[in-house]
Amino acid sequence: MSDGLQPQTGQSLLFLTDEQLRKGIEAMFFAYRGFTADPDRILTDKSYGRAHHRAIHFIHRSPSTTVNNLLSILGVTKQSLNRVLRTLIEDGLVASTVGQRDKRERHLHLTPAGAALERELSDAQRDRMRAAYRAAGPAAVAGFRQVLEAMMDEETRHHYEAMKDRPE
Amino acid sequence: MSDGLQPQTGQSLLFLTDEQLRKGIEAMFFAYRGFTADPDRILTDKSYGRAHHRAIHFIHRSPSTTVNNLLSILGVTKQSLNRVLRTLIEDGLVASTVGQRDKRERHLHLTPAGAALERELSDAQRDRMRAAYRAAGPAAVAGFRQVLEAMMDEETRHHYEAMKDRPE
DNA sequence: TTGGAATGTCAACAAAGCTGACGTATTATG
DNA sequence: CATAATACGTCAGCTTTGTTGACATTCCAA
Repeated sequence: MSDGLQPQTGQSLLFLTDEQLRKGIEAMFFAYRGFTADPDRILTDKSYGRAHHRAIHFIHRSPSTTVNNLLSILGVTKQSLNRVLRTLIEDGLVASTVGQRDKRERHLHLTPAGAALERELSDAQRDRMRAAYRAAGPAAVAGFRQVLEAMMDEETRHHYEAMKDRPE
Repeated sequence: MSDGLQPQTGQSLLFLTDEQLRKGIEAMFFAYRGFTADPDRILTDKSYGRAHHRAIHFIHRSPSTTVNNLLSILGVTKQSLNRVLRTLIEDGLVASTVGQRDKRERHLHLTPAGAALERELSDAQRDRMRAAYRAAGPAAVAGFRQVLEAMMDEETRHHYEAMKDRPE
């Protein structure tokens, strides 16, 4: 790890010590538990899992997305996604329609029931996020996002960026 | 989600919009993938999983910890941890010694081989973290940590704080 | 001495990931 | 038009990591 001159040259680089990095790693681990705790509770009651949440979330975010596209966003195999998707379709939370231009594709949408669950889940997750944001303040939130973005894989970041500025 | 007056009244509260919160949620999801990617690769080669990594990490951090203590840090059942611990002990990465004051307890340590794997894993994870920290800068890192800490459950935060200021 | 705490183990199960193989439309390409 | 490639679904089987529940052992403490 050669350390050339930094833009912050002259500033303290103590935030790059192994000790500081370890704290960040542990913070990430512990915080992620909190991050998923509230949706997890809701899902358990309905005998769904985190995988269902992820599918619902991204179908909501990218309505009419194809199976293949969802696959690459989630980073799982089609067999794995298919199992989740099948139950969501059977339970009437997701609708799958044959593509018009390309009839091989299936376009995915949330049904009203699916949208209702999506709202319940994201409300719960946002509540905790909002409390954390409010406690930390806007400057901290900007830093939070910056570090997270820098932590992503290249390919992942493209997915993130693509979704970033699409309005709700 | 009604938002009453905030302590920061007068300041911009745009960072608390649902849109901003959603971006934070997605950033968290995508970043966590990157966060675990490098150790995961190393572990797959050795046919271990993320659970083994977590056990090794916290045994390293809290040498001589008991099984019960590790249980509450990791937030899993003893049966689940036991399976992981058993393979690590069989493979000679972790040593379990009967407690002196309380002989019911088992105290856990890393063997030299376990410490070597721990180093390999945390080096990989720190490399990515360091790159992210460096790209974002010290102010962003401070904010990052603040938001993560505010996101934790109460009980989880205690574990985090307890480990926070113990030197390497 | 008796009750409870800490640990370990057996069995059974579920969620969610994986690989590999195969079938079936549909589209693209030679 | 024939063939190749793509998108999707599904079957089978396996792995990791979590869960409950039941039960035994050991040992501390009241």
